[in-house]
Amino acid sequence: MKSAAKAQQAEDSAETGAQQIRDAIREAIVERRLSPGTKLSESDVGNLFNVSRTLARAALQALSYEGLVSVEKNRGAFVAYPSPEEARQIFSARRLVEPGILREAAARITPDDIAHLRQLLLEEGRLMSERGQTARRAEIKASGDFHLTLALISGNSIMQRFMEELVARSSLVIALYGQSTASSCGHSEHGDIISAIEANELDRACQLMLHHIAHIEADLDLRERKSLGLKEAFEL
Amino acid sequence: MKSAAKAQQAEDSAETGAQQIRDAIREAIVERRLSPGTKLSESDVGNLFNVSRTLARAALQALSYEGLVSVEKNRGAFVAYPSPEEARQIFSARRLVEPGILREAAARITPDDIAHLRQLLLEEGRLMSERGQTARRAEIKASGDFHLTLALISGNSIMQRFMEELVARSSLVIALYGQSTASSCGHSEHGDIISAIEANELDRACQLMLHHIAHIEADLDLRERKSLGLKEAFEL
DNA sequence: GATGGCAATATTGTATACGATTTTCTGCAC
DNA sequence: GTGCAGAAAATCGTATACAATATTGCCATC
Repeated sequence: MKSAAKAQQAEDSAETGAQQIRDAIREAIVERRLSPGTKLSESDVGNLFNVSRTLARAALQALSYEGLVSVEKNRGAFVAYPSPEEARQIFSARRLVEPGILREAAARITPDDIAHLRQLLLEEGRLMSERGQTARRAEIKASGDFHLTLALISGNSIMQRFMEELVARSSLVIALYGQSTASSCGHSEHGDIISAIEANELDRACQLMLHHIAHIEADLDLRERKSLGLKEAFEL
Repeated sequence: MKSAAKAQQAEDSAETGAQQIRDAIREAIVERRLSPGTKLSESDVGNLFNVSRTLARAALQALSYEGLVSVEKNRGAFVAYPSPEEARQIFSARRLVEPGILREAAARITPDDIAHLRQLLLEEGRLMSERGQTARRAEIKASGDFHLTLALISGNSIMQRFMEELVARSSLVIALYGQSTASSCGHSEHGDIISAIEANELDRACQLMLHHIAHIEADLDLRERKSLGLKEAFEL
């Protein structure tokens, strides 16, 4: 075995149409090409991907289970527009689980895994220095990949899936409430965490992780804004 | 505010058909009326609930996202048959998140919440002394409700949903690999945890929770068995 | 009698059709 | 011009229909 990250489940390959659409939309949401609140009508989605409403609907349903889109009965699906309260819960959940994931990952980590993580870091750094939308989007993805890779290394596919959801939803939150232009969570902090793991200073690594998450959250301005409609603005 | 457990999201009421079916099947799985491996064909489910395959399919898809049923491409849906490895991961995840949830819950808990927990405990104890299938099923549910209520009290709806998944899947695991006739996880341990919370001995409460989970897991015989088909029995 | 392939059957994958609900537009009364 | 009622349009909720795939049974063949 070369790497603890080998766990990749085989999948039956040939995803069933709906899954492809789901993945495509999810990627668009995470990379912030789709803004929170954007309407995703079943017909439009179906036409866009040249499939029937049946599949479009299935994809949207799936995304709603992940909290990335919200479907309102008889009204349609929208890219999720997390409330400040939801945002707090998302980061609260991350503070709760990421140290634990880190500990498990550290227990199983191999030199190959560390090399992989450093590779990701390098890529992330490269993207940070570039300009342009596409670089920014790739950077967002790379930044999340660090956290996801740790979950992968931990070898627990359940926690891995959960982290995927949390990272994706975090992207939405940052899109809505992020202040600093530098959308990246502190890049250097990722490196520090790896170093701490490598030095086998587990407690310190966890502390760094907590600080890192706090750092991301501190960059948010969690106040109601960008009223999705006048409705929500006045009914609460 | 009377209780931190008030958070219950309002829901748009009138669940959309598919959700009702999903809930009904989930309950049947959690209460172990449906055994792991049982085939859930779309037509059968549809006929059973007097709806079209469309809704049956949607319900089954939803359950697959929760890990309670596994759908195999072009073959159908089956009540999930968690592997020993999956079982380990489920309990690993619980060990990882439940102490954290407990801590958050303890920080927000009100006297009303404690009363509610003790109420659950009482009910659980009553069911334990009863005989019969229905009592056993109610006991299973009550035992899980303790953990779910803690998540509810924590006020984090994301962790709450995650715990719902973990508890439900745990029920499947216990159904498959549980040894002791007493399907309940140590009932008294629940009481001890509440007491520790009440006494504000948070670290001890977490320790008790970890022991509690370990105790449940220790009652499992995690070896391959009851071959779902000949395939799985020989291909690994 | 065992084996391989073909037909029949059953089940899922996807598309289309129709009814229900919501939203939007229009026109009339005030 | 404002406001409300009703019609028209758009969109979702569900059912049905058809195509694709997998499973099963049968028969010819070796």
